[in-house]
Amino acid sequence: MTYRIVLADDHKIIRDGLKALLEKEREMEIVAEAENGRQALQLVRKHNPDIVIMDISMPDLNGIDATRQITSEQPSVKVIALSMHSQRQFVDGMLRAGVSAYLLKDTAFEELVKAVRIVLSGKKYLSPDVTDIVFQDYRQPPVFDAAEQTAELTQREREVLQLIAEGRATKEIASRLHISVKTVETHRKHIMEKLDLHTVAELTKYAIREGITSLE
Amino acid sequence: MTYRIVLADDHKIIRDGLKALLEKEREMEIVAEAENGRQALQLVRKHNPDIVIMDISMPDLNGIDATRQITSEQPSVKVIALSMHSQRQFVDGMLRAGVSAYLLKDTAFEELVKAVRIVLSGKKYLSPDVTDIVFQDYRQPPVFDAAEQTAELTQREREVLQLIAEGRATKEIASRLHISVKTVETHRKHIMEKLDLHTVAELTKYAIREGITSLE
DNA sequence: GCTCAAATCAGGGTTTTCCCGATTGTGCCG
DNA sequence: CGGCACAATCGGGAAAACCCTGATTTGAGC
Repeated sequence: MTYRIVLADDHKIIRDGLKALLEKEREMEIVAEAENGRQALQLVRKHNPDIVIMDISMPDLNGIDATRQITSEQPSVKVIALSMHSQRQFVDGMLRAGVSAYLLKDTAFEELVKAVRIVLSGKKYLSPDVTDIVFQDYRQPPVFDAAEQTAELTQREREVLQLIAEGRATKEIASRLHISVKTVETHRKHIMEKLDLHTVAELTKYAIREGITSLE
Repeated sequence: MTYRIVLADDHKIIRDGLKALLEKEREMEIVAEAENGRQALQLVRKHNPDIVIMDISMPDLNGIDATRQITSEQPSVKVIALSMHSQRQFVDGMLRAGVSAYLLKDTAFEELVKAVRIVLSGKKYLSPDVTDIVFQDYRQPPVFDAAEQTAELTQREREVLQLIAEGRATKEIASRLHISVKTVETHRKHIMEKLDLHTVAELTKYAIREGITSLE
């Protein structure tokens, strides 16, 4: 009895590597490889595999949207997310899309094998590194579905974040918003706590990703 | 006679995969694995390998700057760039840094093997997909603006900039580079003067645009 | 040998950030 | 209604970062 696996990642050399590793395991068989989400969808329909190993960032159709369609069409197919990103938005998106496991590319191959077996036994698996994020997520207000991911921050906090990410000094932000420097500091502190980011550099990157500021 | 290889990529599972593939080739031996550029540098000094397979986007010290130091310290060590990006800035940066080959992760593993052999015979190798970019690059005016702007910064300054843009505290940068806080401050000051930028947020955006750090 | 740039560091004053608070208003819920 | 959470505001004091003015060393280039 072998497990039939579809592999979806837009980089061929990475697929080659994973394939070489997986095929060392006797009971695992790669039945198809996809280089984007749309192709993954087609191949899953065609081969009806036990497992899909799915990258997130892929052209044409991304891993999250591909997963959503797969799990709704064929709930028996288990999807394992294999991603470079530990950001909440990705983890969150993938969990909502119905993955059975979420692994980071940082992890060792042995973890992937472990995840495959656990998932096939009907259970879920999370990379230790992403577990934190999930807990963090569910301890806080249930983050209304499609509502807003940035909604975690208050209006005022987003204003302050934008100004920070635009390179304004704290003092300048204060005078611009007609509040004291102390208040701006408090807002910044709250933002950092909520996002679990601790420097202006990280805040800036977050703001860019969220479209709160541009790369100018 | 075996070729001794150092593998540098920040994702363990990808290293695992490449290692599995490379070790199928009898004459190739992975002597060390690095998860960032700085570690790669150390391991190259220690093991003096024939080949380094180098990812570009890595934390702490990126692949371009790591390559620059390796090729200047030990010209006999051949570096093969293995990157997700076909953007000109990366190809360009790596070629200037002295790589012997540039491959995309899109390519098949066989190409990597081919590249290794070609490089060891003293020649250069480019992924077909990136060849275009190189031609494009040299057909156009020697790119005064873009190329020169990054060239304004010294090697050390770029290292410091990367760490700043990754959100490291000054103190942390100092200890990581084994220099004093004062020196880091001086570097930062020089960077800001040269680029006419005055906040960490602006430095971060600059570093992202220049590919010195990623949006992670 | 001279020069210049890169890399390193120090002293000392100024500014900002960080870590502990606290207060006020508002909306919500039992 | 009375609590309760939370947004928005602000302070004091310690720690860290920032700024300015130097200085030394090393190596490349002329």
